[in-house]
Amino acid sequence: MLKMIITRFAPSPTGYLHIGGLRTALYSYLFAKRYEGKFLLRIEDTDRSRFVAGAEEKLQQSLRWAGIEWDNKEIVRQSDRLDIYREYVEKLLQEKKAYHCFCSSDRLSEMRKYQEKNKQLVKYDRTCLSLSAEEITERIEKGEKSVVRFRIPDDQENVTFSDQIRGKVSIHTYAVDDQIILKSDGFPTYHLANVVDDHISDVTHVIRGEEWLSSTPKHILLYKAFGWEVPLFAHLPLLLNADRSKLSKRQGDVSVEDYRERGYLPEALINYVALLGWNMGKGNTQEFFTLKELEKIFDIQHVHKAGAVFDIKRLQWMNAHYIKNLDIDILFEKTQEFWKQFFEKNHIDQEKFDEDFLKKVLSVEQERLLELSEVGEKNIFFFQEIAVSKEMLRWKQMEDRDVMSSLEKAKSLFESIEEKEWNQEILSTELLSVCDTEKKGEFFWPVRIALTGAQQSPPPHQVAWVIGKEKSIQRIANAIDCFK
RNA sequence: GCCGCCAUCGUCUAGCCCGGUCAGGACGCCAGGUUCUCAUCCUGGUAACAGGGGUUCGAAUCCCCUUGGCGGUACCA
Repeated sequence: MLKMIITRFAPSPTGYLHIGGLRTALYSYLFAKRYEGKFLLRIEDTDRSRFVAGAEEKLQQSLRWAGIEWDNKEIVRQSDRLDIYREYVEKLLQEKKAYHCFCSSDRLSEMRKYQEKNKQLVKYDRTCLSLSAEEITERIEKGEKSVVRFRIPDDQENVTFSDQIRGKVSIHTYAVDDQIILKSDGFPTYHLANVVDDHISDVTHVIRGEEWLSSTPKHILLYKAFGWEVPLFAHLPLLLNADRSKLSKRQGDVSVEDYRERGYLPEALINYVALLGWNMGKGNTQEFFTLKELEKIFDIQHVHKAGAVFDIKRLQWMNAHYIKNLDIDILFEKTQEFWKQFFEKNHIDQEKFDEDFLKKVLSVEQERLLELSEVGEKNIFFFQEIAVSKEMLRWKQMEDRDVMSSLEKAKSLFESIEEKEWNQEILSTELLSVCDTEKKGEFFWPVRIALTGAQQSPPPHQVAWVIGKEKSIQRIANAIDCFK
């Protein structure tokens, strides 16, 4: 019987969930789901200087918003488990697989400077490895600060492992530094904590960003030093800015929260991010996937090796697609916070507009929205008065009297339609029936401008339908006044 | 500097492992159609195997070198 697959996502609570972090979490989650395994969430808070209060909650919210649920009820926080790490460090110390180091950061940086200048490998020179047991005890008792370093074994030439994405990766042990595993403040470093925790939680597949590839030998050597089974590794390619540098805040929004606030649907973000570096392969050209679908078909074999540029245009296209296919009631629900923002920004009393009206606006705007935050398009449905001028109302080289005639025609048409027949279909056919088919522009343009005051807007029958008979007539009348 | 990873249209990518189709799809862009405008939608077009050597009848695909990009090189993760 095969072992159950267990993956994990282990972010640091130093800010918001980065879009790259979302992808790492997503792939780990999907991989576990695909093979009916477990996906765990762990908080790596061993760096007290970078700790941000409230960041963990934001992380959890963003993950949940995206639909990524973890299977562990209790979330492991490394800061709660200092005793455990110390115990394991002690074990390594006793077996002489780790050693105390008293070197100051000044001496260390001098050493590095010298090594680099001489084109040498930059790594700890093991000065403290030769310290006698008595001296170490004495210095510690004197209260001297020290760290614990992992001693890279000298009896192996290479550390070779098979990365699930990259294949065989091999690194010489002489290039691997004696990594600090316990800091002088008593906290473990990532290297130690991550190995210990993954072992304790029986993690079978470590899926993480490519930035960890070079330190993987340290981790493997640690597993071996403890006599533990080494998990399988999969290093994901990085997400990049348009200039192919590592995706950063400098060049646009990078947090999941940013995209949520801008009105991106979680299903669109997930769909887009899933395809950034993964595809079904075998000539399959499917573009749209739900989370549930991905849970059934995701595989690690088809994860790309090269970094992927985060292209907002493609995300927008995908978001628009999902918006277009939303049921109007659900769309309305999802746009609540954006309506609120819209009304506040434009100093409009939201109470004046009921749910039915807002839904009408949405049904017209739905296929035009790229982001939900664009809701309330150009304000055309909410202004009490709209400003128009002769110039705006004129279509190409039209004469004033022709503009007037178009407007008059529309006005009397609107007046002739009964309230109960005021719907899109009737408005559309009636409007079409009163205009000269050869000169549609000369009729529709002035009418649309009169109704919207905007060069670009939804068609007049839709606008008229939304704002209603009374207001439509009033707006047309206002436009006619321009010519008096 | 040193160590490592990577390399197909502008972007996301299929094809590579098991050499042999005009190198396929999508976004973007351009053009045409639908439309009063814009957007949507439909149709078409544009555009790539980083370079150089091999191996082979034949190389995007296998091998080597070069170049370029990226990551690591912390008492950060």
